[in-house]
Amino acid sequence: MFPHTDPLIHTPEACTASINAVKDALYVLNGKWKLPLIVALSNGPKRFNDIQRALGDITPKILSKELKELELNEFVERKVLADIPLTVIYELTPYSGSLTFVIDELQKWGKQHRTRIVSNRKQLPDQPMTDKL
Amino acid sequence: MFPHTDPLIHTPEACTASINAVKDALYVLNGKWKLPLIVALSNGPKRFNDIQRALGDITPKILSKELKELELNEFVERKVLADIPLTVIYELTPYSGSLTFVIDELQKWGKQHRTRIVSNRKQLPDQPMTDKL
DNA sequence: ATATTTGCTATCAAAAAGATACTACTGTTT
DNA sequence: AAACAGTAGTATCTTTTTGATAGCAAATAT
Repeated sequence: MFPHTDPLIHTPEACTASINAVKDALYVLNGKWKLPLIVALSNGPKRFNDIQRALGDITPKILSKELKELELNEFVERKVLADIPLTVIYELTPYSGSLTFVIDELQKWGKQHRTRIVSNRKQLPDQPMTDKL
Repeated sequence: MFPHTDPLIHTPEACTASINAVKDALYVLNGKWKLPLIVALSNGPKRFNDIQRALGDITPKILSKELKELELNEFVERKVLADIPLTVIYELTPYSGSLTFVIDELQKWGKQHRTRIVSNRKQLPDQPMTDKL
């Protein structure tokens, strides 16, 4: 119809498409832990207990569940090393690299947001804001 | 090579800092709804029921709760218009604009992810993947 | 007069997350 | 030998969050 329609126009359909794309992303990245977990693995594979320590306050039950979900969605691979004592490592897959920009932006945003909150003193966060206020 | 490894130094402290920045971001953006909700308001203020329709499957109780949280965090402003019949509109604040890149990346990622899933046929999503499979 | 729209709230049920304890195995220390 | 530490988780129970359903009070539409 209108070959030159401005791409900046927000049709209701385009809006719905955007909402759905964001929902699709959140569907696999849902929860408090998946993205921090991927960050935790981003400089090399780690073992179960090391991941738990890196994340600071995740319980083994939740960590186990989250790792399984990340495996199903092909962000993480579980590898059992036949070393004695047996060790299991969790390693990022190449596909997890597709999240680089998402994670970068989220990290940048989190950093500036903390700065803003702290300078405004409207709330008093200590370490990560995930800690009690 | 691991997808997120880069030539920069990854000290354990830097890694923890990254994890915490991401956690800080997720602390305020948690849940299924906050980012889709911001997207829904991104081309202009909307009324309660319009937002509910735009999001497709959120219940009024949850929508109400999410809007209050977004208000507290200064992403959204609630405005009561003294029109008869009384209307309430929800409008994005300037600060919500700081999320543009985060949302853009998430949206791009969601789009490519859906394409990947559909072409792999490992799962069979219909509309948003938030719908039953 | 009845139905619909508006902006919600109340109640209850289901699902997710979290706290705590525990298993089973290897190795090390006492 | 007995106790303790580290490995990778699982089992059970409680709390929190989410969701489904119904309803309210005011106004407009049919």
